[in-house]
Amino acid sequence: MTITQLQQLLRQAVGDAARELFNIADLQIVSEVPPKTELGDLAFPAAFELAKRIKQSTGEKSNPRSIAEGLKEKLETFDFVSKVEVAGAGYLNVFFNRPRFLKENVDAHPLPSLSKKDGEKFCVEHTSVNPNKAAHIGHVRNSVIGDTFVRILRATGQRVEIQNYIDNTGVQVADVVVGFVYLEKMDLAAIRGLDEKLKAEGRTFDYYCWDLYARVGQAYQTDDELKAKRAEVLHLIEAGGNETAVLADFVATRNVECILRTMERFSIRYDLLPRESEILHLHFWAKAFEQMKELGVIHLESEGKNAGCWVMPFEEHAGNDEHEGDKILVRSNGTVTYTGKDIAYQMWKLGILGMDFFYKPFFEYADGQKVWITTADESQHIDGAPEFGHGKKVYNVIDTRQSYTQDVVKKGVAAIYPQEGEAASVHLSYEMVALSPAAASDLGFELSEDDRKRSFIEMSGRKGLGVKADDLLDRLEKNALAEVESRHAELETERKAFIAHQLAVGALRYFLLKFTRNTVIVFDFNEALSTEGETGVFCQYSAVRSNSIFRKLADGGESLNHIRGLIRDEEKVAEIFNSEAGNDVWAIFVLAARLEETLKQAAAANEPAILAKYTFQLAKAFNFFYHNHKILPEPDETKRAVLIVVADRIRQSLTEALATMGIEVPERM
RNA sequence: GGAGACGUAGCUCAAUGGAUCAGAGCAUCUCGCUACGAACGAGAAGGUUGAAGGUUCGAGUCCUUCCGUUUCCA
Repeated sequence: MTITQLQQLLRQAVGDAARELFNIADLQIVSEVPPKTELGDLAFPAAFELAKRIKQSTGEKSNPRSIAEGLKEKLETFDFVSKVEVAGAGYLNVFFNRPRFLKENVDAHPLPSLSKKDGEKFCVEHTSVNPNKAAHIGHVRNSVIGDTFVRILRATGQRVEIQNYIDNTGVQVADVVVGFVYLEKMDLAAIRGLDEKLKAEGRTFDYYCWDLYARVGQAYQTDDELKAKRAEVLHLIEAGGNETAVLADFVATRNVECILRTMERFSIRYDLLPRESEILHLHFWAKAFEQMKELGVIHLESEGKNAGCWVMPFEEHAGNDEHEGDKILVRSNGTVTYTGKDIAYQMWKLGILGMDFFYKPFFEYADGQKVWITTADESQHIDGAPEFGHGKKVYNVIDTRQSYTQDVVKKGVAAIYPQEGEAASVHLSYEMVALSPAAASDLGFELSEDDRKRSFIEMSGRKGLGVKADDLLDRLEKNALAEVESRHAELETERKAFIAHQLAVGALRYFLLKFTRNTVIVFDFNEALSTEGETGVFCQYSAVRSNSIFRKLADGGESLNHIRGLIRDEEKVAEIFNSEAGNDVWAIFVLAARLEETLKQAAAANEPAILAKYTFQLAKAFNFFYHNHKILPEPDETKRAVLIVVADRIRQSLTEALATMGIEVPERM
């Protein structure tokens, strides 16, 4: 009986009791964690809600406390419940039977659903960096949120496909191509040569493009002729089948490879790279257009300023002329808008478009895992390719500035697909990572008068303003290595470097996850580089120390299984838990047992920060426990066994919680 | 001009409408390593949750109006 199962049982029981005693059937029963262990292990505020409902239906005021008293009796009969109390204004507080609960959970896996593969299939799209430059820290926020969310879904038993959308035919790629062709006067052969040269010098193609992109942006401001080239190049790239398009494809592909390598450093991987070029060349839009016309969710405007346009009516957005532009899917000149294309693509993700890409392998990770990429060429298609798309639900990790567009896409798709409706498309939005004016000038950027007064400055690829992901990770690894060096000089060089890498990833991933999604992160070097306080390194440190207890135990020839057998005496264990110090031990054990529940909460709220906060809380709780109890030297055999079993449970939950955030526990640190 | 987000300790952030004191981290000031690891812990100090109304058993959280910051659309 895990805490989640027990919770479900009790919730059911409260619901049954409400129906039986008050004839209220559709009550949503919620449970809470009481603020202190002294107030119990699980709380139900159901009596408040019942009082409200009784007042609504009968007009009579009733006392939540007396309602709670009625419910209380129904819960006391449960096996794992030692007592139930009515507290405060009408809370129903449940206390678990501590020895029984400990005994039952002593060797339970903290995430029982992790190995299940029978859940619904979801698609998560994240990263989606324009393939014209290196990734900066803002892109990493996207990827880390997305990757962590994938891990959370998987930990709760779902099947997840990870997509990284590649906009290889957009203006951003066109800009870099303009730079190569018109500023650098390079053709494809010359760019290939440059790529080889960079490799030989230990430099990377995406960094080169980063600088070139910024130069193009600057040149546009004074050179109108160059700016005119942009539209021309963009048109050629979109059309395909010409020299410029081939050159652009090389540039985009090299950048994608670089970005994949960068993300792999953060333990972030993908299943599929769907490309914009195939959405265009396979005419996804035409297929969607056909369906929409048939279903009548779109119509040809015959009069007004949108005459000749195909538009989709949105009730929620009606009544404001300025916003009508977003409802236009096909302009009067016959070209399709971005919204139109996005709707077609979203339909593919949900498996309702009625057509598919062709697929070929693109990249292979060191362990053999493959990343697939889309192709428009049927002859390149590999027959054994997995089935992509067909998500029951689709999560798009895209920053909050795209909220309006995402909303239009969601509503558009829902009109075509009323069976699942708006719930099938989730915009996992997050705020940007910005720079403080101080951080921007630290990076060597000249700031305007106005910029200096701002509370933060947006990173901009176009301006070359940003903290590059690899640079920051390099810096974190270097700092961590110095620390490892000073603490464990005896280790081999490679092992030290590996530990430093694990710590650097832990620091950065945690840093990006501890903020809730709609908080703007104003990037601060000191904060991001810190390894003290609320950091990933802090959590890793707790896990490493907990592991060292068990290393000592094994060195002494003791088996954990034998120790687990020493807690069978329920009376003795109850006595230990009921002492003042034992109460704290119990509180920590329960906290560790709440990992699964926390993940469900994080998944339901689409909020990975909930997991980060929990992990930190657990690490802190372990430190408290560790400082207050001498575990291995404890003379009383039963108490020692209880302490060891609790420590084991904490380290397992802590390790799994960190793993779900993509953070590893080093062997030493 | 229209739509959204945000405003909580000196700073950076938490807090499914719930409990007695609105919690963490950083910074500041004390204190603790011959211990299962101090990248740690204990303690002190720090708040009219931007303002004013409203809803109810109960509001940092919901509603209205202001003020401020910010993003998107035009």
